[in-house]
Amino acid sequence: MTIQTPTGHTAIGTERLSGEAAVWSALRSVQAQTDAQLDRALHRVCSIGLTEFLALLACAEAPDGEVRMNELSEAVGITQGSGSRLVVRLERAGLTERRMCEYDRRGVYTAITVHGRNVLDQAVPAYEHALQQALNRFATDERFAPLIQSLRALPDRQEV
Amino acid sequence: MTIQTPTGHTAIGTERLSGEAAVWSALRSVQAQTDAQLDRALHRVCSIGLTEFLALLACAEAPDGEVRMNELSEAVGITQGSGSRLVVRLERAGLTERRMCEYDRRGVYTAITVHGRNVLDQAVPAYEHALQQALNRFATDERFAPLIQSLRALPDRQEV
DNA sequence: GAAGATTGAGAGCTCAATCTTT
DNA sequence: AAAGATTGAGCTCTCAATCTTC
Repeated sequence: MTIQTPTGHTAIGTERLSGEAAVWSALRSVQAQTDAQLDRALHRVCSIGLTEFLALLACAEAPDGEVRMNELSEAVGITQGSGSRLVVRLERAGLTERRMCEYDRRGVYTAITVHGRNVLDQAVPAYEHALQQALNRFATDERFAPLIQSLRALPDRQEV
Repeated sequence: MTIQTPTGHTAIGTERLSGEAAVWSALRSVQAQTDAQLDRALHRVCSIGLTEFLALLACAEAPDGEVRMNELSEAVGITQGSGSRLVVRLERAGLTERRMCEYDRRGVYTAITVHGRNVLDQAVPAYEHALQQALNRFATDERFAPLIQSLRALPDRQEV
């Protein structure tokens, strides 16, 4: 993925923007920095980026470990074109393989390989750990503490 | 900026990820889609991207309407190198101008122009409106409703 | 040598065009 | 004609190297 915002970045827009827009600004900041840290952690631990991680996760959670191209792109949050190239990268790394769809010959499945599952098994704890670290860091920053608090309160209140 | 996630994208990771990580996944989805909509709205209304908007905002909120390169990059959430190129684009569009720093000749100020302020005055309401629209859309989606609710509750509880 | 800004190389993304299959 | 996947062109970003000034 190779993500933005390496610099610690303070939210802007508190003067000219409404309260909600200012919260959004803060959220963008937290989001970008955190995802950048997740990306780096994944690269460090298993040499994949955040996009690749999300793609593997989508495959692993699907029946038979396979997902169609358009579903994959949607799950990861990129366009069809980007999805196509993402799968090329994954295949080149031996993490997934292509399978043709029997009933609709336009369709292509991307299936996670055994190696892909092994990498994912390493990646998930690394991801979780890095996420906790990032959120903890923001939780001690008074500008972001309320935001983090309310995020952390969510999973207890309801399944998302 | 030219932002990701044009496709409506459902959060993944609900099986293999912890509750907090799943919330994070949902948040990433909301964040990416919303920023993409903000970016498109800004382009439509005043032909600037989200990055340019944030840069103009940072200038406008600073004393004398000027900000140093490194501050600008940090405020927008990009690296120094990207900031340098961003300012080139802004200058080319007549939205900002460079000023040398008198006391530290390494430093360069980026100052918002009159035209830049005019554009920003158009951009702010467009941004606010697009943000409300995007949040409203997510608020009616049961997967994201609790997330949006807790975001919207924030500015009332405390200044961020 | 360190700090601020710029530049070159490379990665990933978007959009639009294309090709195949339905 | 429409849908799924890929490819070409272009943009913005990162990282690392460089240049200037402190």
